[in-house]
Amino acid sequence: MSGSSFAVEVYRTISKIPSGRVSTYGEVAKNVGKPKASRAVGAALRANPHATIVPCHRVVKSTGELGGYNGLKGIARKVELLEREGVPVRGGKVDLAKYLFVDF
DNA sequence: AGCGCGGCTTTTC
DNA sequence: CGAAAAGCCGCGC
Repeated sequence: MSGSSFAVEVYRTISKIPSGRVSTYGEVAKNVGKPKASRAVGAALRANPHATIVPCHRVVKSTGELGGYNGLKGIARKVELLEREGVPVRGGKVDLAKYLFVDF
């Protein structure tokens, strides 16, 4: 199912996240109209049919942790991408207080 | 402050 | 079509 309006909106929302900034699954879920679908967001990203056009690595958990990303193995890649765009990641977490983007 | 449990939605086999 | 897993979140102890 790579055509659900939900997934599409999720990808679109994430694509709006500017470089050097991050967002949370919960925030993205809210923006698509399902504030409790934070988990579904992860599931949709996991399928990620637009891995190249959707910066899914800019999406982290509400606690600031990166979450899973490719089963806890691609996290290292995710961290590098984030730091590379200007988002310092230490201990596998980011400073949501300064880099959290919710102003879609 | 750190750990544990249930709940909500979507995707996949 | 039915059931299980998933890149989670919030509240309670």
